[in-house]
Amino acid sequence: MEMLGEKLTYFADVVLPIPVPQYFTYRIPFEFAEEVQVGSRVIVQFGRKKIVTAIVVKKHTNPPKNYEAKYILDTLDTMPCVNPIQILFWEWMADYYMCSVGEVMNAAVPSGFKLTSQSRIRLNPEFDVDSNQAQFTDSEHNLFERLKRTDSLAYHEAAEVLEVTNPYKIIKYLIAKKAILIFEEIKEKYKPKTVKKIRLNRYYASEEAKLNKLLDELSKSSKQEAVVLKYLSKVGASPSELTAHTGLEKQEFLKAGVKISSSSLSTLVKKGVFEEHESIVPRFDTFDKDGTLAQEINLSDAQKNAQLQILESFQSRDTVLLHGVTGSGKTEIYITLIQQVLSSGSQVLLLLPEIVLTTQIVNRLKRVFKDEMGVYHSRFSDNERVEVWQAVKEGTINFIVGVRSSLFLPFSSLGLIIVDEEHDPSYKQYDPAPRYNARDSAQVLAKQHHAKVLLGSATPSLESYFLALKGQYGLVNLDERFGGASLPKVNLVDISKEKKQKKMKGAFSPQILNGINSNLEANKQVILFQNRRGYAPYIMCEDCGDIPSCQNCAVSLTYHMYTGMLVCHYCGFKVKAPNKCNKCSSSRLQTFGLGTEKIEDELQVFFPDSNIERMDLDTTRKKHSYERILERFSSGETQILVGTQMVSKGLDFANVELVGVFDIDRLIYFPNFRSHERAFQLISQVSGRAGRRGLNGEVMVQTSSPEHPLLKQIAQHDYISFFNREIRERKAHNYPPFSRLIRITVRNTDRNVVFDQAKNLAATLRASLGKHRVIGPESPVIDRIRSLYLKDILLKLERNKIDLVKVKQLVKKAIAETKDNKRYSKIDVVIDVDCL
DNA sequence: AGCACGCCGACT
DNA sequence: GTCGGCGTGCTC
Repeated sequence: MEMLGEKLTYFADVVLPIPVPQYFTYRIPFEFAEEVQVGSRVIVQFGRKKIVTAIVVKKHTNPPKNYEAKYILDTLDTMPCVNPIQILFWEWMADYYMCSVGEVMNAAVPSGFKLTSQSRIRLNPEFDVDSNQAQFTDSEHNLFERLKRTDSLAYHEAAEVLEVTNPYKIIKYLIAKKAILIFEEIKEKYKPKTVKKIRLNRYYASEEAKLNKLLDELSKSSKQEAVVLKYLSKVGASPSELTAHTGLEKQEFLKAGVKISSSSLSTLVKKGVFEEHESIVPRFDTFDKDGTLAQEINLSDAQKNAQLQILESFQSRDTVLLHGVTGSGKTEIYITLIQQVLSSGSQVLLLLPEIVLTTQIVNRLKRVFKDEMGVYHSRFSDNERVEVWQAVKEGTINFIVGVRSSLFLPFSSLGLIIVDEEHDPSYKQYDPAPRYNARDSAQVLAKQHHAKVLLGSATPSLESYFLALKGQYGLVNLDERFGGASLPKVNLVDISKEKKQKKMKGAFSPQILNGINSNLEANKQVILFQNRRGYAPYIMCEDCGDIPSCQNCAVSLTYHMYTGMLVCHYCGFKVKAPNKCNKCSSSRLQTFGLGTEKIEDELQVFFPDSNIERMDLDTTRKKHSYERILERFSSGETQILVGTQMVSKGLDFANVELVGVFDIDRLIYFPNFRSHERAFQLISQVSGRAGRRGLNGEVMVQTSSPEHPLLKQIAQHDYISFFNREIRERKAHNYPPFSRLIRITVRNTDRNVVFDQAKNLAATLRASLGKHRVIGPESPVIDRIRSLYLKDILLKLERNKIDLVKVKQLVKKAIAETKDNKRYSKIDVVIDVDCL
């Protein structure tokens, strides 16, 4: 509706990186009227002085009615950084998971794209120190002196210096006295990675005569001559090659082949024979072109069949569940599907749980897809993420393998999303918001792209299998292991019996020791699984019964033998392990319970000649330690691998025939309605590591309750019976998939506030939703974490009867009302939709 | 989330 | 009185 010759004023509704549930409207300056579009990043002033990056979600010409919009200060993109589908996806996510779009943006966009300013203070250079300093108070003086030594301080740093919670007043006084200044520091953003390169000066490169003359001159200095000769041999000596060449990486040039000194090179640079320059290089690995050739993918008949069924199901369904036993070769099916979708010109996303992403599967895929494939990982630096993002946006990479957050990459035309290990709990983000489930969100994203979703698992979640049986998802079974391998034999070892007969040796039953022994003798490898890191989950004084516990959380401290520390696994609190009881000074301290360190430790005693390695969070902290452990296991250098969940997924070693499982009872009896499902999934997964290429896989499960029906089903690899029994339980107690759960957690440092407010909130919710839909408040298993007391209220909402939108409104209203109750104001309420 | 402001109690 | 703690409201 633009009038002829009239300039319209445009406004932009923007998302800001803050948890407020609204957009903010800014005025677009005329000079940016074209440039600023939906999806552009813009710089705006927010509040009195904060400078933040915002993303435009709407461009319009309606001036806001109740306030004067501020101007957008600057733009960061000539092309939008985020596409309209992404914005729709963000809005859906914020709405569904009950958080702000700003919080979704924070999770979605690599922080390299965002700049936010922070107020900092520094000395005022104009301040006359001598005449005025006498008038300072002590605190002012402290801060002032500190600023003489440090360039500048953020508010929170000033607070630390002053040992106060709120430094604002002191800062204000110093400003009034003109002693210091406030300025806004904008945090660094993305910087491309560069390498130093060298290149022969054009003067010499262009003509052979000049080059010869140069060599002649240099023959006096053999070292310098050698440098030039080496360069020529690397690049090719003809003038045309030389001038066209962009040069060589300095470091590589120096290191490779004939030895030359860097000082001779720098002399030549000074003389102007060589030029140095910087060149931008990508951070993500480019595929080594000389590396292993791609293997042909040859599908077995069962795989081909499954693949056809998947394609057929996609005709009528958006989502298909591929239920394939461990080792059935789901990856090959994925590969052929991915190739088909890519060749049709669409993009593909393969989601994997974090742990699996570091294993062989990525290398396998890399060999097939080479530079077509990008990896998106939480171990990546922010700069690396920015580069993957840009590659997706520009269409140079159309296939991404990544963790849950890769859902947020700027796809423009997804054709297929594969969620492997669909049941894996790590697809759900716990903290902070958005508390989204990537498997479920993938289906929404796929719908927005008109793409298909393939869920893959050997042990599907109850939800997915239920929907597949109902016909809402397609269902394809693959129940044959690849290459004719059979599923491992699962033996239950009754340790309560062994304990009574005093036959246990530490954590080990005689059966498992024999098993390990005979495998080692046959040159086979062993994987032992214990889902708990550290040496022992607690220590106790044998005289007074005291158990050291965390000062911030309601848990005992875990003893770590290798570091000699007691560690809290919830907040990270650490103390040196005492040798005397803190309460009664007795030296009779005992460790209790079982962790991976203890298994490793005891095992070394039983098998002193074997190499044993442990793989858990503690041994894989460093960037490549994970790969190294797996390399040593793969090469046979290590014979026994002890580990947590990390050993349960994605590992594919031909020589492993025995897997041992400890402490499964703890998993089964964990007080959560999903504990059986979890136990079944975890044990099936880890069992799947045994006998992947042969017929002799064996799993030994140590348990005190060998009669438990769940263990029987695990032993028989009987997913269907497990499913049928479990689904009856869920139905009887109205748990998912028959209901939806929303968990509301009330947090505060004051125990009574939490108790009262949680009770109030629950009462309000009961009044509007009905008694039977509101459970609690109940204390969670660990009812204090990081010095915050916790109470949970659980909403159980019948799947088909309840209008979710309405419920969410009621929840928001109830929370607002509770917070309005001025008696206690500052409670923190966390909402987790579809909590696990 | 910050930041700014204003109210309140404790102490020179 | 003044200083610092602490709660509250607002940001286009």
